[in-house]
Amino acid sequence: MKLKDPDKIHIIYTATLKLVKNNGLSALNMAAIGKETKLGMGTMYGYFKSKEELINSLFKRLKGLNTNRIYSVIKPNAPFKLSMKDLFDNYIKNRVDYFEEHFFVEQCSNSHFLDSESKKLDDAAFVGVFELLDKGKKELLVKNIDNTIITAHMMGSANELVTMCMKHNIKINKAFLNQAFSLCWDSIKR
Amino acid sequence: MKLKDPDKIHIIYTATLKLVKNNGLSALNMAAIGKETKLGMGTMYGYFKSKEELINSLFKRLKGLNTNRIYSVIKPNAPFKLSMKDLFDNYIKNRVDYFEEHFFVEQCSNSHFLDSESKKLDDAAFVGVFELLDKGKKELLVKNIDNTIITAHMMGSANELVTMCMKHNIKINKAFLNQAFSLCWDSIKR
Amino acid sequence: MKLKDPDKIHIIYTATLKLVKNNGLSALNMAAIGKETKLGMGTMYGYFKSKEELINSLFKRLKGLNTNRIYSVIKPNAPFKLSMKDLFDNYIKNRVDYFEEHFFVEQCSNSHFLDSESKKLDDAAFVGVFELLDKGKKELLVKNIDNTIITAHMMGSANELVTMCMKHNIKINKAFLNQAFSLCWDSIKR
Amino acid sequence: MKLKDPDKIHIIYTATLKLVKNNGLSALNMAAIGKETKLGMGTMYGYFKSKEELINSLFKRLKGLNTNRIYSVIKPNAPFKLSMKDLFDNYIKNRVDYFEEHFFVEQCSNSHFLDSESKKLDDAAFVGVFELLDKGKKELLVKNIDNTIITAHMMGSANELVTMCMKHNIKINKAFLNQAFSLCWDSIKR
DNA sequence: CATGAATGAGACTTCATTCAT
DNA sequence: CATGAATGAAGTCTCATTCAT
Repeated sequence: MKLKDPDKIHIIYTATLKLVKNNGLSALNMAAIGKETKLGMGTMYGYFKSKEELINSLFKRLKGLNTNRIYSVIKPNAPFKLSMKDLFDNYIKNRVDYFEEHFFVEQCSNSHFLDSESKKLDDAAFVGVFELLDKGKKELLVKNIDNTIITAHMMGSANELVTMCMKHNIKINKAFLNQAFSLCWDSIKR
Repeated sequence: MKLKDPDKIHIIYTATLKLVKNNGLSALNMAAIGKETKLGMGTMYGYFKSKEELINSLFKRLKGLNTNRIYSVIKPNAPFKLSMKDLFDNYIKNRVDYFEEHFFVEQCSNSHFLDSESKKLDDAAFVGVFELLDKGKKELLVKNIDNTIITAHMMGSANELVTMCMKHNIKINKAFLNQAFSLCWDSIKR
Repeated sequence: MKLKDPDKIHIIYTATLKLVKNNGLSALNMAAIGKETKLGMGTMYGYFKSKEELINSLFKRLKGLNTNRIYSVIKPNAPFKLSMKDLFDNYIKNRVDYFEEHFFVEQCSNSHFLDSESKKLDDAAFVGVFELLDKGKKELLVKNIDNTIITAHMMGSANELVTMCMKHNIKINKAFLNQAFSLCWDSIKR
Repeated sequence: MKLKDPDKIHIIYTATLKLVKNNGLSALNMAAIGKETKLGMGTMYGYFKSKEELINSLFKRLKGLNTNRIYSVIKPNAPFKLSMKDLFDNYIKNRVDYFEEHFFVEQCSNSHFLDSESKKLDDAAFVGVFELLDKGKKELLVKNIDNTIITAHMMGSANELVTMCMKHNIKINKAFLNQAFSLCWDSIKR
């Protein structure tokens, strides 16, 4: 009895990320995934009942993975600013190290492929930052501004900085991270 | 390309923006534009030799319009911080007032539709900010950080804030603009 | 301006009937219809939004046509038995002359293609027979048996007779029709 | 074809009948049979070398079973009309009791699945009726009409009556059987 | 042997583009 | 020149059959 190979899902995911990175989501097609994975068309449909499901499934997985990775650096009892710095650095590092994944997620966000469940997924990622910011506020370290606004400000900044680095082929080193964080810190510190 | 009726081009552009706003770029198709504009397929192909050309043409036009609109508020001899605030407010106002256009541009940015010419267009938009920032640095008002970084930081922040407002249906008023700007100003001021 | 050619619907219908006659409904495919009609795949989808719709549309059309053809021979004031004979002969003639159509209808009846609307269509065809039978009963010519039963009996007989003739390649002539009708008449007459 | 476990064949047949009853022959597929029988695909292909063979095999079996069942009621020396009535009642009872089987057979009759051998099978079923009719003719009880025609008339009537009962959810009782037979008897009696 | 995952040919359907009217 | 019907390549998906376990 041949068991459904759980690896195949991963293989399909990997091929999908690669193809989207190279050609964009709109050029993604099942035949290409089949060729890249060396799987028959039908095999893929054994794991995902449609192209749409494959995309949404991968999207959700990446969102989850990413949230976990980002918060993995937070040490419960570390001082606030240090936590913030770790989180910020890690967030940026993530955007760079998992460029393919973020590219895929971004492409999906602008597509008609996402189902309503996928669309809701963003919110979960914010919970951790909000908690941290609340702590900072309690310690009188952070301005008394709505968490949503602060978060949007910092994440927008971080995202755009990474995009810029990618575009201009700038290597992200410690100095850059420090500079980037200092901008954010100065804006939110009390 | 016979540019006999510039009106028709405008009609096509408008329909395209509307359709992309409603269904996303990936769902845009020529038949839909034909229906929306009440033009025959052939007519549209008289003005744009392909779907790709239509998209790139509109993209470039919007990029140009947007750059002009953004910088239109700068008064040559105004004090730096005031110029910065005007620019920031105007930038955000623009994102909101011309939401359809920005939505289209964003969708295009991550698509395989853009030709190399279109992809280069971003840079032009930065020149004005860079000049202003140089002035601020000369006046010792702005941190001595690379313009690209500062700009990415501020624009990223502004974009994300608008996205957030759109998502949570937050009305953008003076108080909000002041708060958003204060975040940015604190981060770049010396 | 090229107008949508109403002939094409007919051409598609004809090709469909021919193909189903030759290979059965389950072997019917859009490519074959395209080849037979010499139309592009897309053209057919301009007239029918799916294979299913094409089948249901043709099915309904044939049901309607057939009902009309069958009752076309009834002369309002003709004596009952004569009307009955005309109807019976005509019904059988129809099954033979429009064999292709009846074959298609039968194949559809046994398929998962029919929508609920199509499935309801049979009843309409019975109304005319029922009215005639009521007249026969009033004139004390027909047994006092439920119309549905009488009709099923006669139609079942007629259908099977035609099937038999088709199978054994029997030519249907006046003698045959008389014999077939006499069987039916003897069974219902009072 | 290793006929190691005749039970499995029966299981496959039963599942096939159920599936065809529920979804029609055109929707029948091997995976569904596998699921219903809880047998692996390969196992089924051990018993039937193709879907076509499975269908034909079941078809032939049912035809045989049915013929046997129908004639099982005939008592060699019973009077003609009684034999006829028994046969008729039994025929109808069969159509109802083994509805699934008859439904399957009917769906097959108009499909491209049947091989030439299967198609010939009808004739065998007629032999018994023909013999009985010959006896009736000899006894001057039956009109001197071709057996094929009489048989088609009666069977067509019976089949359609059952179909009608199924459709309108009419329960078949003695009264109904008597009425139905009287129609047929009146038509063939001399 | 039994299994059911894997296969891929072939079916349905879409849509950018062309071209007869 | 405008029109929109027609086109067919290319995409999504199904399912009878095979074959590694």
